[in-house]
Amino acid sequence: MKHTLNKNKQEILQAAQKQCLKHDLRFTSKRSNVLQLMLHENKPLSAYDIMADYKTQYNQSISAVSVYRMLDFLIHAQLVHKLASSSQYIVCSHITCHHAHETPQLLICDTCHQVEEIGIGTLLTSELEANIAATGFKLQHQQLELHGVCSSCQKLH
Amino acid sequence: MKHTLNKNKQEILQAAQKQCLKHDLRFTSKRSNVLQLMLHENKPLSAYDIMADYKTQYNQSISAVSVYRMLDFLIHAQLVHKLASSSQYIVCSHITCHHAHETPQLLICDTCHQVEEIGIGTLLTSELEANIAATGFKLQHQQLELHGVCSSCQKLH
DNA sequence: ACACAAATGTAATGTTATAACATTTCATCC
DNA sequence: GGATGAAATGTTATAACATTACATTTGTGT
Repeated sequence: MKHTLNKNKQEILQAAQKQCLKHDLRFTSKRSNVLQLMLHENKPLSAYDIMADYKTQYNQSISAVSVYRMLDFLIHAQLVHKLASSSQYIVCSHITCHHAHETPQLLICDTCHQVEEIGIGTLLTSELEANIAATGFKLQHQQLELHGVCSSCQKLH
Repeated sequence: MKHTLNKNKQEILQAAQKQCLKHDLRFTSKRSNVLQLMLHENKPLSAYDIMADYKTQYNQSISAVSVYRMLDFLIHAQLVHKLASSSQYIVCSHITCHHAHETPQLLICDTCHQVEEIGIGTLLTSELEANIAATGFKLQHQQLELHGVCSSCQKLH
């Protein structure tokens, strides 16, 4: 399934707010600031990167603990993904998509460090699940992180 | 493809030694000790766990740096996998298998923390690759870490 | 025995993440 | 509009994971 491209920030922020209301959570200004900052950077950031950026962009200090808490919040709200393989965080590319979210599949370029998020096909997902179910294992959360070189970087040799 | 169960330690150590010779690397006693320790524990361990275990089991101190270097070595020799999602390390289940290694797929039980390593089918692998190739991305290294609950833990509710 | 590369040791420090407890913010109810 | 209680954030300290830089030792080939 093809995903529509990200719409503008405004729309993403509104979607985020809606997501939060639905779960009785507060979309505070700091949380919003963190999300905006991450949208603006549009690349994986560490928690400490975010802390530094926040200071620069909003001229206001924020502690590491707070950043981690906000990231936890945004992850639970399905607005942000954690890249376990690099301990970094990135905004979900599909916030404004209306269909059910598929298994996120993150293609991480080891050259330019950009991340492309694609949705694995449902056929493939069910095959993968069947493969796993055969062992009696019950899947909880699935996110595939795949490392390689993106098409842009391949062109530059 | 079904994998044979792990054979005894002796055989694994021999296979490991052979792997190293092939690449002109030394399978030193410390590296061997670390591998044996990991085999013995048979569960994911952090680098610092290994450091502590080493001290206990061999009555000899070893530094964190050394542990990380040995882990790097064992990973490159394809004897050990790193679990990025938990910053832990575990011996590859397929060391003594003779066929080419498939994409390692690690089923991590979030209850008992045991890891089951299965090989993703080649059909599935090629589908996944096709899916990815469509985006122009070139895969480098693939390892799937999937979290859930293993069959034993499901039985205990 | 020498030379050289590989392996390991040592010390310091960088990076990622959480614990424990205090304070502030904000919606709700009276 | 003030009380109140939960959610959010602040503060301080520290735990856990990982690397850098440089010194020393070990083992192999000549």
